Amino acid sequence: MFATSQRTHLCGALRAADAGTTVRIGGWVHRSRNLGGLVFLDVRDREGLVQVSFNPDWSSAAVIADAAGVGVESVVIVEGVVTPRPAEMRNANLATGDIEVRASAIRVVGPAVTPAIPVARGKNDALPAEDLRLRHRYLDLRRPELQANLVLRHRLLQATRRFLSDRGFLELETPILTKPTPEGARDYLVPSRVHPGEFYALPQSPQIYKQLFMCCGFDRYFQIARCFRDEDLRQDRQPEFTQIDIEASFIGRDDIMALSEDMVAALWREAGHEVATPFERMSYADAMERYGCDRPDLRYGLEVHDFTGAFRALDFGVTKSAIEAGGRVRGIRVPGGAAWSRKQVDELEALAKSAGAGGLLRVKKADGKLDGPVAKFLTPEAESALALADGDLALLVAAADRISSPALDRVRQECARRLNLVDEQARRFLWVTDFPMFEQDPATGALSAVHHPFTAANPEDMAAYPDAPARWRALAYDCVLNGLELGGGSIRTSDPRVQSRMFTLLGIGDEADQERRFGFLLEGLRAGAPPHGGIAFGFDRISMLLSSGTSLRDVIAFPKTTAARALFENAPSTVPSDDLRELHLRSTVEGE
RNA sequence: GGGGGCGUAGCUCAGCUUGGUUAGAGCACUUGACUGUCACUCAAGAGGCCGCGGGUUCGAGCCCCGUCGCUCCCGCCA
Repeated sequence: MFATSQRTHLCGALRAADAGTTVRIGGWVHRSRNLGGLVFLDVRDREGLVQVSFNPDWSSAAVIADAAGVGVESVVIVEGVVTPRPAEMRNANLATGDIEVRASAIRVVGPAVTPAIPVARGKNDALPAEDLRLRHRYLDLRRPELQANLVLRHRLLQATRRFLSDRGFLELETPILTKPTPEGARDYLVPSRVHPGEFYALPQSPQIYKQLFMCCGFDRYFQIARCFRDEDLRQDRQPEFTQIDIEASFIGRDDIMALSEDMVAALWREAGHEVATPFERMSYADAMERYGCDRPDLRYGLEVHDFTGAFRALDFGVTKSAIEAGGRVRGIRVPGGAAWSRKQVDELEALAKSAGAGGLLRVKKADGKLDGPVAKFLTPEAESALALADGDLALLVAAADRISSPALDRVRQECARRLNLVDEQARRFLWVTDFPMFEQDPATGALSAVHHPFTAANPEDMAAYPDAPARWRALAYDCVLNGLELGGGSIRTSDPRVQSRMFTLLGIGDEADQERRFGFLLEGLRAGAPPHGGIAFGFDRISMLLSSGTSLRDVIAFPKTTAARALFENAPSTVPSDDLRELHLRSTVEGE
């Protein structure tokens, strides 16, 4: 399949079965070993590497001299005979280690300058600094690890297309030059040359377009969509990223979740893992109550418990004032935590504080007695509620839930890490459902959408609390694996009047304003919209997880730095002022 | 927008605590030796704006201020 007019085989594909075959291979010199009159080259291509040996018994003096002079990372075309290695010379660490290519000819077709960063590395060699790897990406991407990542990424893309296409989903494309959206993240803007002072935006997601496809009757849509958000970056966040974007008509939550489970299972199978379906489900309220987090890692316990009832009677300032202010006393029991030093627990408290808590209350049980600042205030009821076994440590936060939940989430994760409770092999998929529809600004009372403004509210909630939208739950769902969000979606509002009301609740009350910003969606809905909904999965993150990687940058061929800079091609960059003038732009940067 | 870490040879790092000879090591590179290696080995050599700018000092890789780059985190990311 890879044979061409210039080569017969891939280097990494040669095996003992090929013994005796005369081959011509092309590849990069991975490493060379010159023993004086006897030269070995490891020649690498995308399939792997093979040892090519040069020896006076089968190579001319000129060929040996050429082999001895070639630098690493140069491209060579080698002709020779695949030959089994004597038993003592086999290399079990190499897929091609049972054979070698005995070279009769070599041609250096792409001599290489000395590489700026090494491609071949020893077992314990550290990777070069990330900015150098990005600046010299043409070398970094030669590394077998990164090649394997991108090959897997390709297979996952194909598996996605196959799976969805087989289920009747149409791969439909949407514009990259779109309309700026006032909601959500900051847009990347593109100036219009022909319309002075006007701008396109790059899509944050194809959300509205895919809903319009449903209004058009395409019924099932998917796209492997590039999305753009101009926000500050993180290790797991790139300014442009890829989503598996899905939308379907005449469906409900369970349809989308079942479809997603099958797709996730298909992707994991592509990477060699079996995944059991259906996934567990948990309401947002439960997740927050038991884990303090809307995407809990279920690989370990350390669940959060409510001790408010047992602490209510305590004459202890911290808990008393928190309870009187309407807060609760919640916390986790840490088996073996009583052995931790004061300093170690102080570190946990610092974590809790960095998440917004005022402090972390500690009670430990060692040698049968309780210890800690609150210990002597504990009533027998409180003691039995805490239910500490010997060696246990309770870590409590007395505050409103919106304070204690994130704090306990951080503390819980750190305790699990310390106690080595995380089973790295385990895969705990989970659906988190029934998210709240709105988030309320504690200061102003203003509502904002938790998912996005097109999400449908639970109709029972709308009927039960027509005047309390803050109590409505959304028909939204997130797919979570081991504490990481893989994707999320919702059933959409398909009634234009309801959609208009949602905009009003979100502070976009003016009808003209609504039409100006979202008119093209509202028009589509008014023209007759089926019930519809969908989901989007973060494809880069899925690729990363299935490559066992920890950085998105290792599954993206040409990623940006955390300063949103492309070090390889050196973007962004300034442009000649004539180009700006043509776009009706003028720089406000000093000195320009 | 804010905070932490890092920046010394092509690469990975030491040196900085306590300022003071000619700034070191491993890998890579160059040259030489070596006929079965596979991170070959051995010998020799070359290679430095100590990120950049300013300050303190008789003297700064080292101390101080600023700045730039990378990175991690908070805000932000419907």
